[in-house]
Amino acid sequence: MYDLIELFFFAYRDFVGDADRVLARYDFGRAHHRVLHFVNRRPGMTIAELLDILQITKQSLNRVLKQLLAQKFIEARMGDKDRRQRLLYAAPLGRRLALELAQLQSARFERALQELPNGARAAAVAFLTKVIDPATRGQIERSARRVEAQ
Amino acid sequence: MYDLIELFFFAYRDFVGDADRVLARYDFGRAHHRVLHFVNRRPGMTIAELLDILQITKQSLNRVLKQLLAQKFIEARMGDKDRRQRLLYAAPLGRRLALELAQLQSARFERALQELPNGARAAAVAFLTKVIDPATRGQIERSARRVEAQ
DNA sequence: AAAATATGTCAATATAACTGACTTATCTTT
DNA sequence: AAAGATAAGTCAGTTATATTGACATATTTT
Repeated sequence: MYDLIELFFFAYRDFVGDADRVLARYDFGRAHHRVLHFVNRRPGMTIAELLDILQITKQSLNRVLKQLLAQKFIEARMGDKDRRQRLLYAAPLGRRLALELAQLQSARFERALQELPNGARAAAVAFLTKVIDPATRGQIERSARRVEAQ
Repeated sequence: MYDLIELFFFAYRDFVGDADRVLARYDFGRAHHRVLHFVNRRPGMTIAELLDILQITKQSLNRVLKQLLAQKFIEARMGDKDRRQRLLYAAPLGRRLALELAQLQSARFERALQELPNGARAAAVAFLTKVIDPATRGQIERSARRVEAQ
């Protein structure tokens, strides 16, 4: 499996490299990207849900979230059911940046899939899904379901 | 492509997580793993080749390489053609650790592929290869060729 | 009223990287 | 043989991203 191990390393490095160059313009790093991505994709996420999915500490999250809030890429609203919660939403500025980054990374996948046979996309999804720990898969599904339920 | 973007993120995180837990036993990090992996796979690598493939600075490499040399996971021999070069080889300790880490990561891929149809491995290799930048692919091929030529 | 929960914050630390400047040894070219 | 190029090593300072541990505040649940 040495080929898969190395290909995975190089593919991931190039994949995140696309975004890194754009993020540098705003003095943001990968941590900002991850937070922005999930808040944009799962509007109304709480801090706890974000910590759960990113698997980082509260302090690490706070550092980048503070900047994203101050610079109006993300906005927080008080929870309606539980007023201790802060529900996070991508602000217009954040939605624009998240879209730009997602388009860059999508373009990479599109270029790759164009040169591959028809089932390639489904095969890639199936492979990556199986590579993920069942526990992690459960987490992703829970967070995706919460968004669909809105 | 949002599904592929997220799957790629989670799959890579779980993939490197396997190794992280083992590396922690030796007080090594991912940087040590990457250096050890390539030195083990491409015996006789020079510092310059390692820098080229890892795309890090000389200073960053030196920090981890020093430790791997001092703790006898890697050994360096003077270049025969060019005595300025240091040809790097995995020492017995390093070969053992590299194997353990590769087996862990291979097991993850094997588990994934077991549950997938027959062409899944080839499809994963094809997909990951196409995701990589052509320039990066060229680099990998060059370094692989050098090893085969030995 | 007490306990639990959601969030925020302070301080100190670790790691993996970076830039820039400089040295030494060796090889190549003139 | 001298000059220049190359391979590698090192010093110093900086940055990004994370960590642990301790504690504070507001709110909800029991």
